[in-house]
Amino acid sequence: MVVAEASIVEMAETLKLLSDKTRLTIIALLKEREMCVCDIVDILETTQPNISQHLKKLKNGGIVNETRRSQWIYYSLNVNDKPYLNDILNRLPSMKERIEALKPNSCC
Amino acid sequence: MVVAEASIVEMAETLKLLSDKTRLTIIALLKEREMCVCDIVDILETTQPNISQHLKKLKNGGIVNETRRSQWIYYSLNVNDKPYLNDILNRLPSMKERIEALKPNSCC
DNA sequence: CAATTATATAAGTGATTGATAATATAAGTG
DNA sequence: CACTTATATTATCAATCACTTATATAATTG
Repeated sequence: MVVAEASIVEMAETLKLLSDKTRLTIIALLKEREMCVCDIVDILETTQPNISQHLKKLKNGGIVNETRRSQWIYYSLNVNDKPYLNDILNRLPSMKERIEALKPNSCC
Repeated sequence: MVVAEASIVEMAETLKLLSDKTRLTIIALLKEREMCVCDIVDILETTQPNISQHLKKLKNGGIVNETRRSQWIYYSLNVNDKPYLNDILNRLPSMKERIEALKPNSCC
């Protein structure tokens, strides 16, 4: 894959997407595995529209992909073309515990 | 040096500092060398109070250091305790040409 | 098709942001 | 000390933001 050098403006726009604690937590979650909206809502303990709007921003910024599977829409990370994010992603705190805690009453 | 793991909230706050094109350009400049305020104003072609306020935010966020030398105040990068910024810093476009262009009529 | 579940969109709101203009502080110079 | 140069601070304003509430769309199920 060929990765073009990012301009400062492009980098700033992408970093703005990561500069909100809700969105950065979503990214930390998606780093562990793909997730549907209801998973993220459960883990972050906020409203569904709130998460939905943050996911829309991440999708528009090219940070995540979405795939519908029957009634659920799954989001996954799409950062392979942004190598300048690698160190951030590698150093995000692990969300494994919060994901495990979700399992029993899973929504999807 | 011991570098503590950053929380998501701390990382988001720091990334917000890098998410503005003026501030990210300042960081790209300071990556090449320390600079005084008037250098940065000349290169970025904006007003002195604008740069001064951005520098204040970067300083409060612990991203830059300041040192006064007679009437000039020099700013320099201070990112050694934030390894998650490494890939961003390494992939910022070079500012060497814009810094060279400044040299003749340098203000300090 | 009616009811339910999952998700998106729209409208409204208070808070924050980046920039500007005006003014203040601080150091250097004659 | 008056003047200049470098930088910081303050006040203001339009724009953007994150969140909430309400409503719409879409798929599933009986």
